[in-house]
Amino acid sequence: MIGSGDEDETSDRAGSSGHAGSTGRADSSSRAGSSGRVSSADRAESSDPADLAGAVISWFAENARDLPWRRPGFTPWGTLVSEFMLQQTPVIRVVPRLAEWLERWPTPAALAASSPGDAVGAWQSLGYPRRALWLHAAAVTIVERHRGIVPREVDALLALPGVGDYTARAVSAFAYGDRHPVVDTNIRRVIARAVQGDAEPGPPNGKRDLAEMAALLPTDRTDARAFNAGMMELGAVVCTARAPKCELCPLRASCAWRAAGYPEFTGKRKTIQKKFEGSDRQVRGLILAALRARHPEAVSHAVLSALWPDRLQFDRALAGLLADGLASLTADGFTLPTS
DNA sequence: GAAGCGTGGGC
DNA sequence: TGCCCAAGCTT
Repeated sequence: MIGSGDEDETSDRAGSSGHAGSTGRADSSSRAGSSGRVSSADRAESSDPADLAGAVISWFAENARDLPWRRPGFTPWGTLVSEFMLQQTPVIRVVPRLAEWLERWPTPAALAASSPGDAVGAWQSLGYPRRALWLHAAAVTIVERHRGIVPREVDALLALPGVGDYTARAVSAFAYGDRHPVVDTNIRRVIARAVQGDAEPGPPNGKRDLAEMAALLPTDRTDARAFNAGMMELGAVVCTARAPKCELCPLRASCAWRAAGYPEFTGKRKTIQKKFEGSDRQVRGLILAALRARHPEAVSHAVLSALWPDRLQFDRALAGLLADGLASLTADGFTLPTS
């Protein structure tokens, strides 16, 4: 069951820079036999979904990082909060904020009883502060419509603000153990490489991505949960976007990308993000940082406008924050959102 | 479907 | 240094 722990390949090259050299070995000669049980060595090179899942699950059992949401007794609410925070924010930056949040707001009802401004303030520098607003609104909905209990069903979760396809499935699968394919950026990359032989997954396609993960998902609920988590972990620490550590990968013997000699990506790249320096996003961030620093006190327009030289762009950014509900105008000046 | 949305770290 | 990337979601 330890899967592919043993080394049968010595030509791992995918380490530091580029994958140019490695011709790989395309010997599909030793694929798993046609029938019955598969030896550990055969399983390592098999393209059978069950063997891929088994290898990932075994690897995850031994290599999972010790993270808060993997502790016994972690609540569904904790899972929901962590998933919001992890949307586009690295694990290392989430961990300390998550601890603060769950100590301050151990239940949806606790957060719902606070103001959205408190939520945005406690979000600190996690980025994309509208997530704090959505999480607060989700807590209110959970109290009003779900008796303060984080919903278990994907459809109910999807109805919460800020919860999309990934988060809904992650909460149902990880907090409640239900069997759903979960697809995030890590899993899309692992599938692209190990199964499809491509260096990158290309732009997301909800239906197709879900179907691909579903085709690999073990039938057993416990296995399915471990497989979802293990695939994400594999993509996060081994099958990384840059400089993947192929020599440590439990799928190296069967990886289609490796077998093909690590071809470069030729498909459509995802759209590149515009430069942050000088952007509206930067100005919004500066304004919000000032409001956070003073919260719950108000900050005058004069003080805020001194943060950015371009008056037109400043006004646009501030108006945007007000429109988004991330700032409020009071008699004393601007604040984080009140009620 | 593309664009907009924060912030910080790695190479 | 500048660019890419990070457990996405909404419009």
